[in-house]
Amino acid sequence: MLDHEYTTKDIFRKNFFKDWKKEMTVDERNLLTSLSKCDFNEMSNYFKAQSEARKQMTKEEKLKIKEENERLVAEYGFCVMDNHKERIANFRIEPPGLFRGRGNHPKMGKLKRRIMPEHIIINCSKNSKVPTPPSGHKWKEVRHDNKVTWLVSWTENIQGSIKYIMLNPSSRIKGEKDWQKYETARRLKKCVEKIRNTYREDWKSKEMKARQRSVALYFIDKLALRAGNEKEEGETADTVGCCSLRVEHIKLYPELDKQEYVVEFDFPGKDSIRYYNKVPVEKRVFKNLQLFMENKQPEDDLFDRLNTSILNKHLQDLMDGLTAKVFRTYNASITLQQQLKELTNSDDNIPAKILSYNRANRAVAILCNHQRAPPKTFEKSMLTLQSKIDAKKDQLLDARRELKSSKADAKVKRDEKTKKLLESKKKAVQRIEEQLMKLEVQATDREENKQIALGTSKLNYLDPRISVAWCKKYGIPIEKIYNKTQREKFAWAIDMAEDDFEF
DNA sequence: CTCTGCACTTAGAATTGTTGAA
DNA sequence: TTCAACAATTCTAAGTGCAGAG
Repeated sequence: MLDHEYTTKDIFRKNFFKDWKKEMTVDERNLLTSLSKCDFNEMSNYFKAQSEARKQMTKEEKLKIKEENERLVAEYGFCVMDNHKERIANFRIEPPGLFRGRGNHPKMGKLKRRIMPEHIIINCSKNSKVPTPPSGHKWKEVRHDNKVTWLVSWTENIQGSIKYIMLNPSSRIKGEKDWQKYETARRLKKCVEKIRNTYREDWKSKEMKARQRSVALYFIDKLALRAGNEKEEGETADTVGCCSLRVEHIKLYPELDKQEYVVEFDFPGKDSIRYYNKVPVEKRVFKNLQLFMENKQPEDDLFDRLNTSILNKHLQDLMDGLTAKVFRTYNASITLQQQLKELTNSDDNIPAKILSYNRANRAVAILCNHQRAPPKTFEKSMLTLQSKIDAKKDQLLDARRELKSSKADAKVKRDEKTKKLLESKKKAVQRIEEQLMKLEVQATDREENKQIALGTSKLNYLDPRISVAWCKKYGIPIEKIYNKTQREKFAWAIDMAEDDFEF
């Protein structure tokens, strides 16, 4: 990990050294007193050389490794559930290493221990052949629980939480659950207006609890915020969702940039991704927020009478199966459907239609705040692209100059040869202009996508039937929208949806 | 109502594989 | 043919939400 930024962080180094010392003998512990005096370069270079050697392998060697991998997948990558052979998602055990939490994680650098068969619980049916543990070892337990979907579990040593081996998204059990998720969101569509009217009424409630609940729900609905469960302090990075927002995470502006009642959100969300947004809200919401913030310290809870459990209980009363996260699914999917309607032009060619699809997808990703760190190579690749553009511009200037002199020539000499030359110069200019435009579009597109991740919404929030129906309606091959893995995951939707599907 | 354990979905980074321009 | 850019896949952390005990 020597090259990684993690190793420069104090908490990481402290945690690592503490855990490492526990593994040392007394003599080693006496000898090794400071991490900064330890030189790991010999090990680091060894692994670098290994990875270099792997790159230098011949085609045959690479093929051999590939075949061996395929054999492993064939042997361990599948199971039989309800008489169907199903792909297992994560069948390889997590290797030991140093824990890499996201954001400001208090446990980063701790030693993540090797999992032994003695830690492993196997869950399979009574009549099945229990996998044999590696020789000389035993499983912790073999159980037969058909109320859960996992095949294997163990307790990891950083947070003490349970980890699972489960089926691939293409499996029946995951697919049906996915489908149900979107069906719940579609039921919300039918009653969302009523629910909105209800929470707007509650902004005026005499009860503080109802006011907080209704304002929080407004944010969850309007801004697609996550629910915001409580977290144990000191165990994880300090991140929040809607219900766990603190006073310090919002600022109120009665007027800002010619807009009234603006709320500025600035907080670390899931994976410590920053949520930053300035939102004009209704006056009643604004006044309520002022009320909630009265006599509070920055580190106090904004919604002190509310948590996710209270909110979800209330939602359950409004609609069967309704929870806070359903709003995210609903708003994401409905946004995609609306955007597709708005942006798709039936006269466009296929690439232009796909561009529209990606733009609709991007609108959802922005709504859900799906960001990524700008790739490490972003600046560099942007520069290369820019220099390509510059070179193309120079080329265009040259081509235009040549065209000009060609024209002048053609005026004097009126023979076939000069005429032909003129034509070819014209075409050259045109071709270069097109190439330049393409490069410039690419640059804008890349710049716009710099910090936006489209994958998460596509995989988890957008009802795939919307996309399938759109493809059918406009004659777009489904392969243009979903790659192989995605088509496997969404097989249920591809089977089910016709061109007239409405979310 | 709170606390905890559990099982599941959602998430971006890291790694690996593929492609197409030079 | 090579190599960088881009796409796909893998990895595992970090959320949500529910149940049950007290």
